[in-house]
Amino acid sequence: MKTYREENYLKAIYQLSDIDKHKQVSPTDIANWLELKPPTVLEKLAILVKKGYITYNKFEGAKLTSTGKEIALNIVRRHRIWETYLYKELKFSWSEVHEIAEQLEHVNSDKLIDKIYDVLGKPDFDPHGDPIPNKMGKFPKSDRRPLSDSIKGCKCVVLGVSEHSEVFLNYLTQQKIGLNDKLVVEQINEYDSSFKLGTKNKGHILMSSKAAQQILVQCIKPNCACK
Amino acid sequence: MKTYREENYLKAIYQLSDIDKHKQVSPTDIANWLELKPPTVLEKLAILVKKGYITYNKFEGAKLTSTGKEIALNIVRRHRIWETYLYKELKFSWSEVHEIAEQLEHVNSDKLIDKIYDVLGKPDFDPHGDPIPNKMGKFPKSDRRPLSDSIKGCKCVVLGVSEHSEVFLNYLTQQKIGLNDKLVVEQINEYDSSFKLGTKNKGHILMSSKAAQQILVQCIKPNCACK
DNA sequence: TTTATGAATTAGGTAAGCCTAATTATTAAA
DNA sequence: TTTAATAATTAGGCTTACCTAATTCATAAA
Repeated sequence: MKTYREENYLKAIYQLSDIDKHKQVSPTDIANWLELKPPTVLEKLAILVKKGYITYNKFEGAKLTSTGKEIALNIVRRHRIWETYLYKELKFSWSEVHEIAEQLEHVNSDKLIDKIYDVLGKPDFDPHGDPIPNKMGKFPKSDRRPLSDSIKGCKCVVLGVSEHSEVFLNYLTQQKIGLNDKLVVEQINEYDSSFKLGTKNKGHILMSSKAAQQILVQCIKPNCACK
Repeated sequence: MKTYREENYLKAIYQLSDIDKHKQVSPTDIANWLELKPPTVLEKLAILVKKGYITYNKFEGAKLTSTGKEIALNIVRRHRIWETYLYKELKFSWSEVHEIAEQLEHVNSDKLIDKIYDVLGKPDFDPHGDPIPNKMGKFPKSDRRPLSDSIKGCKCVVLGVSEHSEVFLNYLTQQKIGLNDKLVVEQINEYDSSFKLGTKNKGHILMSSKAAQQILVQCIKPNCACK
């Protein structure tokens, strides 16, 4: 039996390892993420190990087993489908969606998820541009990469964001950058790596390297020189 | 703070007192209803008393205070709205709806309930015919009463059911009796109080007193002699 | 009115999930 | 390489929500 608490631990481990794929996931990281204390987390990790959902040791941190990853990805799937449903079908604003989806993702009914996913037309991405894993935990293919990896002259399209904070999302709204917008990298400032971007009908935008790192794009030209 | 457990206790007390308005709600009743043991319930009742949600003593059993009733009715409201949404918007079958609504009713977002209630067109009754209390806990007016209270010759319309078991619902489906169907009480058998009912285009139906007690109707003629 | 039955209550115990306050390792800095 | 800082771990405690077994109480039957 997996409780919603366990689901949250597994999701946290997934998310933390997803944010930085090289860094190990430590008890302290998880504790901060879930707003708990390390001893609490450590205790639970032992249980998750015993249940076969993760492996853990001090040096490698916590790692999901295939079973654990399956559960975690299922929660991620539910979360993203609910966010999309709340946003598209129920007209919630983007900032309201996350908190409610945090609750809804634990409602235990695969059929319910299937139904709302059908209503949405089985999308591959949520309105953030985040990919929705399928039931097997496979992600749809995409060549999303940070805008900051672009070279001068690159034409690309915005497919998502890595950061979901309200400040950042508001910043994008202010800059009038949205999903599927096309951008041209007109110049990259050598000094601070800031970007001068061209847009179709919103003129030129100056963007810090920090922001550019959080915007996920894909090159439009098939063999663009961008890495 | 009210947890979903407390919500369930309060809902149970509401439902039990609703099923039989005269009978007191005993710890044992609640324990059976929630599939718990009496000592567990007793313990929680003390907490609910302390929180001002109920009153309790051995002789009068558990009774909701106005605060407690407000919470209970809010859960009933959420449950019925979700059931309606699952049934009407997401095309779940009637028998699937309850279990999922049991989970969804505890999702804490009034705005979410408001939204789906709006989508449904703010109905007064769920698809069972059960009234949906408004935010103040007020029920829509209706003169529903058991079909078994009818007298011979009464013309009435089916507005709901008291029992929601799958067997009973299946029985109704078999007899082709549905919400808003019109019935005429053609005869009441003195011996076993069974009913002979006339329908518009489904012919005559013979119904046991037991079943008739669970069907809620309203007289069609304004001053019908029915009690 | 005594007794037997069943409901309510008390006593005491367990597991899950949290915590704080040590203590022990690691790692990074001096 | 010693020391200082930081992270991991252990010890021990608390609360909530369950339980079983024993006891007390209330009531219906004899």
